Amino acid sequence: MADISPAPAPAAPRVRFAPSPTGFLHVGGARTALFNWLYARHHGGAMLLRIEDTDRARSTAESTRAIFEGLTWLGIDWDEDVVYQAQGLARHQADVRTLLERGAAYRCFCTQEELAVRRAEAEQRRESFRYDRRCDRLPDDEVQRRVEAGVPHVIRFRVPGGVTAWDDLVHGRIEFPNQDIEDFVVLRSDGTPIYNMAVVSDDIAMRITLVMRGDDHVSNTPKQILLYRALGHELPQFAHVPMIHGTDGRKLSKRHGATAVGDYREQGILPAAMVNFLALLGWSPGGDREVMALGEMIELFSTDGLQKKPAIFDPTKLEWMNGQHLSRTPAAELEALVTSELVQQGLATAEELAAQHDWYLALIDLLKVRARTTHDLVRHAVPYFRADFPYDPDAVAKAWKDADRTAHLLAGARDRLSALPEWRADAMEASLRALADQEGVAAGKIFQPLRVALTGMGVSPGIFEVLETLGRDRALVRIERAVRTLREGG
RNA sequence: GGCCCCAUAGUCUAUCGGUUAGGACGCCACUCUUUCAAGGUGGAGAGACGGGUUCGAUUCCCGUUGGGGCUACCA
Repeated sequence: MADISPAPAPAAPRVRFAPSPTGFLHVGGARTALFNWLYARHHGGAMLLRIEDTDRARSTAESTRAIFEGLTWLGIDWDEDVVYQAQGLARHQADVRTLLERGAAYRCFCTQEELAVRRAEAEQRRESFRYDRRCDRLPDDEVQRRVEAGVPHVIRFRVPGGVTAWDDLVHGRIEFPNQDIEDFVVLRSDGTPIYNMAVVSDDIAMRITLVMRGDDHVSNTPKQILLYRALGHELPQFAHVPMIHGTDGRKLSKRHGATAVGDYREQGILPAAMVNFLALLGWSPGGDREVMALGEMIELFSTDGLQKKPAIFDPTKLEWMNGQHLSRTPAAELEALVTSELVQQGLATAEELAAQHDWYLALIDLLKVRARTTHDLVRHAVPYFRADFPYDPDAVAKAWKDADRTAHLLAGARDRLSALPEWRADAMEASLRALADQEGVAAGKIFQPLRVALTGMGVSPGIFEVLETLGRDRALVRIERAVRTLREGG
């Protein structure tokens, strides 16, 4: 058995992300892409993107677009033209021909039906099925005769004896006895290559130096290594990163709810938070680093920090992470996103927002601290844009419990506030606290009903910030309206 | 079934033979306080099990158990 020592890490590594365009960009795929990207950016190498569209039946252009969109949203870019695997067909076939010429592969005429029967029989005998190489024992002239007669056949790789092993960057040495690997098909009877063949052919052509992909590919790796060697090519390094599982510990799938990165975008998650969270599933920079910007992650990324065991996707922690990023992001950077949501909900037009730009940015800064998602933020922004904001029944029930008393207090607040020469927080606070003293109630007994009068909600930023942000006129109208409502209702 | 991988709290993780096993999410208190969030303080909560190796194992080795992945003319 030849020693398979890992190739030394090249000065300018080339990595790739190679999704098949059969759905949306999955969080697992996104994370694999992210790790590759971080690696490339950290080492000053190249990040390539290859669309594995050889399964024509399942591949769609829409899905390819979704992958581009998802990656772009996350801030993951790539360095060269996108490679479409299906376009490499001629090269894939040429590589298979090389295999055949070198005697590393042979033609197999067994039909899928025959194979299915033999597989079933083996199953019944409780034996594991492996192709028995019967076609490899066909005399040359018989093979020739069938080929000339146009008998459909596949090309199988002849797996040599020995052991195939590699030093995985995350797992260390992994070995597979070759006897456990069957003579796998490399070319279908229709002349198209099978996955492992296409991957190796492409990775060679793309001069990939590190193959970093999900753990579900470790059992493909010995086959691919065998192919590299039969083709006479140097091996890349391999790194198999753990899978992402759902809360039930199983491979993440549809029934776990949101699994596409686009789903999280729609839930008001920031790309920076998504990327941060994803990076921390299966990777740790060491120490206690958690909330990080992209640049920090690039700087800190190393395959040494890659985890071996699968991680469970915890949406609650994602939301926390998002809240952290939301709080730390300047309003100006949140603006575009928030604006699009406000416009979409009909709360404001872009022109209106632009006309009161400073006020708008201050509002975002005011609300972002309390929000976990941009949806939270927009929800809390409603009363600043609409006079007919809804009243939260729970908040009303709690804060306006005693209608007469509340009306009295709010009327007092109205009188004092309207008498103020300047609409400033410190003056308003002094004035309302004096009112509380005068009425012999805790200040909160005034603030909370006021909050509901101004926003309809039991939760808001500090009441004086709300008053300032709303402005004198709107605030006084709302207080007056509350007083009237309470008196009429009572 | 066969092959491969994995194993620190409910979850994400630190530890690279010697630690009161650290941090984060979540949870529970307390604090700040006009509400909520954020912040601060504190708390409950972990090395699956059994053997070795060693003066000493979470850490190294073996086994068991458990979990996961792969097992197509899918990718």
